[in-house]
Amino acid sequence: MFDQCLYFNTTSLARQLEREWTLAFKPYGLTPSQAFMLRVILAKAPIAYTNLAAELNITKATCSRTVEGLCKLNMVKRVQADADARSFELVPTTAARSIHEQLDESSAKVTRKIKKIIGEQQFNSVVSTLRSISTSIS
Amino acid sequence: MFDQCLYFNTTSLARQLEREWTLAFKPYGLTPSQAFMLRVILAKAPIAYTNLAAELNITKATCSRTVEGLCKLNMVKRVQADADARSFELVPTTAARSIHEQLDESSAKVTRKIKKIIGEQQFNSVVSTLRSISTSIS
DNA sequence: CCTAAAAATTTGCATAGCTAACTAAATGGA
DNA sequence: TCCATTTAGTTAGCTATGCAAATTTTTAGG
Repeated sequence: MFDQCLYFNTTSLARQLEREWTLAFKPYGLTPSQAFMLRVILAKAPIAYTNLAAELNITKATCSRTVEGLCKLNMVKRVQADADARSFELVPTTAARSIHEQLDESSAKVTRKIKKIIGEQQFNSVVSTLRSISTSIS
Repeated sequence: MFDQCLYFNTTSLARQLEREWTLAFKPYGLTPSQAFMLRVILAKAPIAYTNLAAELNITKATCSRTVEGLCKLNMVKRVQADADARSFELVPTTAARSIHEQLDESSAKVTRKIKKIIGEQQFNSVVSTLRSISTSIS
């Protein structure tokens, strides 16, 4: 019924992709949200909540809770920032660093699979359009 | 960091679109999930849970809860199906029927706005690609 | 110095989604 | 007919996310 609806098709595909990436990160005991956040922290540590939230395009509240989860899993440590006592910096633990490449590779694997199915060109085109819609309406 | 990632860009756009459609349906006291479900019921009543879930691409569990919400809002009534004692048919109330066109129009309005921003051609192309990815990987 | 405004996080409350386990009814053989 | 299987829907428990309000710590002005 909603074949032409951007909202419907985007949210619906998002749910399916959630399933794919859930499987990809399951071996590491991480959900997609946790894994993507950890990948940012691994790449950009030390990073503050505000920047992390911006990078992931989520609210600070959601960011706060996901960080909490990663801390409990011993993947991330909160360090008081020097400059500003209101702020924390997030750094990966050794455990996190040891799976850095595997996390990136697990995600890349799913990407390759989907690229293979729909074709590299269509893949790139749709991703870039999604990004452009996102930017346009924000 | 995830500019080329299908998962990231799809889920991220999904959250933004959620905000747009939330505003669109707010005047009717409905969330996007409720409004889309109600639109299906309005168009296809009487309809059973299983078909409704399939149409919306959600699980039966989610479907069950959303229906519950619509019943509480007096938008939908559950009717015991004649043929099968396990099954219910969902029908819209008079209140729901009275806003049928407005719901469709509210959604169409957001669609027109986004089409105007990104161009009709790109809009149609991305929607059809989303659908094709969805079908391919399911 | 002290007070008010601003910034960073957290917490409370709510929705939506999923999986898995469960109840009840229908169906299909033997 | 009776039992095993399938089907319809519900319920419980978990994650993700958002908004709004509360908290803590700075920073700015008098």
